[in-house]
Amino acid sequence: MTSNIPPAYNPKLTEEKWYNFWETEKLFHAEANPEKKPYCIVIPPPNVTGILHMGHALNNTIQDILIRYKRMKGFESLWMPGTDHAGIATQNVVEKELAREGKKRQNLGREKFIERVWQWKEKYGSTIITQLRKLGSSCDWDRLRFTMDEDYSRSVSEVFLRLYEKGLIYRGNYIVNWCPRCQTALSDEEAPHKDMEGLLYYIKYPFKTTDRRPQTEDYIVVATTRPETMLGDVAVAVNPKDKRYKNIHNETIILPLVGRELKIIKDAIVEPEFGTGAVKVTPAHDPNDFAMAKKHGLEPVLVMNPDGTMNKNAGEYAGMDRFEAREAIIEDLKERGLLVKIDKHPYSLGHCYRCHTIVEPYLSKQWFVSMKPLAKPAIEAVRKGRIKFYPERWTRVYLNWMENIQDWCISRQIWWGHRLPVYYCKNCVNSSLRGASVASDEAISKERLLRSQKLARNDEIGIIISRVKPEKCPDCGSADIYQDEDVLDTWFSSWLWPFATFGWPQAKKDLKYFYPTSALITAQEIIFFWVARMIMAGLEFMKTVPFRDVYIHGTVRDDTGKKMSKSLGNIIDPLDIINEFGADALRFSIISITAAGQDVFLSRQKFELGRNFANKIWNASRFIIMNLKPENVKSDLCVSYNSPDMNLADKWILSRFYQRLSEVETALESYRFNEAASVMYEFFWHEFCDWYIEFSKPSINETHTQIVLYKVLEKSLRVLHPFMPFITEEIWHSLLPLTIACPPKPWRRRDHRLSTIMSQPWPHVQKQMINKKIDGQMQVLIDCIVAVRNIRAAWNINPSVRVDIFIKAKKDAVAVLAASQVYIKNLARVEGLNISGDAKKPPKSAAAVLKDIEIYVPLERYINLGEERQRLSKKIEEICGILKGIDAKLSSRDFLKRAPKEVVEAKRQRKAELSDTLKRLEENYADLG
RNA sequence: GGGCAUUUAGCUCAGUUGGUUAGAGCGCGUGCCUCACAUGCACGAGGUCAGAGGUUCAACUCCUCUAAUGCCCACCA
Repeated sequence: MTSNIPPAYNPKLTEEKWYNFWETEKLFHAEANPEKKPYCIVIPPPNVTGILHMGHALNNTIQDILIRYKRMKGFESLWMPGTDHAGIATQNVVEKELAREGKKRQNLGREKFIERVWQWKEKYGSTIITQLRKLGSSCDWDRLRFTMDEDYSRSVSEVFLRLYEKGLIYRGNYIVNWCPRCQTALSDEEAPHKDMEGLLYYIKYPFKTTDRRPQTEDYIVVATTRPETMLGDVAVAVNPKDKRYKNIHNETIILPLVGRELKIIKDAIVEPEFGTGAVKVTPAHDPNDFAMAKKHGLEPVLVMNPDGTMNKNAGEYAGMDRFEAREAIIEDLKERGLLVKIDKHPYSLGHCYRCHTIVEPYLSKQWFVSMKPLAKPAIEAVRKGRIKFYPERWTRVYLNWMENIQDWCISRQIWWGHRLPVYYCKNCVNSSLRGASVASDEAISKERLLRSQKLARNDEIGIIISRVKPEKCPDCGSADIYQDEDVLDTWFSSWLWPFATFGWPQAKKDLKYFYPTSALITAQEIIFFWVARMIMAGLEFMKTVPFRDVYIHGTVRDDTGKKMSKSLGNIIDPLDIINEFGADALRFSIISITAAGQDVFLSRQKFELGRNFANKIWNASRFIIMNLKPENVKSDLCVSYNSPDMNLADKWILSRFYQRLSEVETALESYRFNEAASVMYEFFWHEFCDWYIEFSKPSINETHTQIVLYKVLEKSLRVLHPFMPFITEEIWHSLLPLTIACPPKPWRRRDHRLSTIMSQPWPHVQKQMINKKIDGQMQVLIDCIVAVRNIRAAWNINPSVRVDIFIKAKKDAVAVLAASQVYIKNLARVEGLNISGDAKKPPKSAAAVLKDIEIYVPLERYINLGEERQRLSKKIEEICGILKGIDAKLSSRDFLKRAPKEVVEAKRQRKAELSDTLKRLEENYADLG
């Protein structure tokens, strides 16, 4: 079976096969197991609308590496998978689908629409889950969760209830970020600001009467970036300290175009430096103005509809889109001579994170969570180090946001999502609303809510918070009860992910075992949305942190540094890459080029790195498998290690392997994945393949060589498995029949340890085999071979030509080289090899001078003495340069006095060595005449 | 307005606690289809570590400032 291994690795023949095998054998499944320690990662649940992009590829590769590593390390390793219902995003997708049929969701009605979304979810919602499998993700699919699962939804209502009872949830009229396209409120995080090139309009607001004022003007000029909102102005504000306006008291202004009379108010919030120092006050469309109006007892005037068109308060502009109205208003103001000027004004505007529409600050009645009380313990937890961020710098970002946290608007005016567990008694609501001013009433209710838990319940008459729909109103007994129309922010369910996925609030055994989870792997964009809120929720409802470590990886960009996005057309599709290069190549490449926490710049070409490495592994394995004889490789490595047959190369590669293994572990434990990957790359390719396998060839049939080839390959595969699960599994199965006298029936379920690499233990570092002396001796041999190759290359000697060489070496080196003659002959293509303590340089030969060694290669037919002189003089120069540097140090009295003794001693020794080398080089040089 | 990150070979980037000659991949040059691998092998060229100060016996590494680029945050009418 071994001889027909193809000479190039073909991922297509292995990936699906092994993934299916792992999955059907339930090798990803984890369960509470008191005999093992838990290791758990909850996946950042991708949106059901999601399709795999490179960000996911990076994120999930990292998680899979950790999960597989810990699993092999003997942990009960659970990767909890799932998807997020992604309220607005999913609703948008389905609405688009409806639009293609010429329908709107309103035509269907809420119930039918929701049904339609569920259908869509059933059909397309697991696309990304399928794609994650192609990556090799070893998620426990039996536990797949969805944020709208029944029990998950129960957790969400439970949380709402508990927070409400604690007085941390309130309803009120406030300025929120309103997306006129999605027609819903958004949280601050959902409306990221973008810098824009805007305009600042200066508009004259005439005074009603002009007689009693000292100024000559009969108007006041205000500056605004959103002229259309002036229709909702209720006052003009100036700073009380502003001298320009100190004589203005209680004057009345006529709002242009509208004719409404406005007061001038004085408020310190107004920045005298900005614009004219006079600001129009539009409480229904600006948070500052809203606050100011409340302070001065002014009623807001809303001038827009939820869809961003002007409403009936806008008079003749009613029905126009907000930006259309802006143009019209400017035209009209111009006509009336009320437009003073228009300045360019860069500013930043919130944009809907789902549809990128400019959000409108908009007064509306929404539900909020008071965040300060939740933030407090979450700040503590990070400050005290109970949660650690990697890289550490994100700690500050997190703390800064937490310390300035704002209340969270959680109600959304969409249909797809968790309905608020809020019910209203029509009877009570109607009676309580009579005659009340909405704005002030709500403002008071917040205060009261916060003051006392008991008051909170009765605060708003007619509101019932309940897990299930109440039959009757507890106050008036009426059965005329309806549920709040709104749904909750998607993140109001995702923030429960680390425990709601385990069935909280039931105290299930898995929850106890796996919570707190071990690590969270995510991207920087999501720290506020998700990470911070999970920490708050975990502390609030579980009383402990939801995870110990947070690893923040970089953002995936194209090779010019732009974010990958569909609209930019610079997407590299992971599935394309998997198709062309293989999943292992994708995984290894992306992990190799991602320095801890730095952004990743990708291009198609970069995936060749992983593909080539996979191919290298494949071919090295192919070579070994082709040559292995099962009877040779049964013995224990530790026993064989002490056999006299074990030679320098054998011991060296083992020393290197265990050294590298410990480096990989250190790197993985500190989330330095690229380092772990490159350590293995360097080891496997350059130490194992380039040197050891080449060394092994002359003695390929000897037992010691076979054992070492096999053991190092087999262990390397295990270490590489978390990074490249497919190819390592495939090779593992080719290796199996050679090593087990009686191979098990292929992949017997009970005996995973034998049948699959992913259930193998991670290799232990055998410290006793890490041997610096062996490493040093091997270095002499390697240097020697390189030196000969060097000479051959310099004189252009065809590889088919074997040369004779003479080595003059000091005693220790003679012993090492003499024992390794076969290697020198093989790897440097040497015919006659003479090693001695006093070899004489033959005439017309090239020379190499190393520490303790000189090498002479007689080259009558090739050599040109003049060029050889040049070659040597270059080396002489190089060494002189270094010596000069060392001399400068050693002649510095301060250095000798202050530097540690070891450092001084090392310099001295180095100087002695180099001087010796230099002397011998010069002799050789002189010899050339 | 605050904050963060980046600046090292032609390109893309590593470089943990300051201490021999600063590394890799790609690209480039030369020679090789050497019986595992041309997705390969061997050898090589290429860097005053953004700039200026400072700390230190010693700075790519620590501190200050400057410049360029990118990102995040903020109630900039």
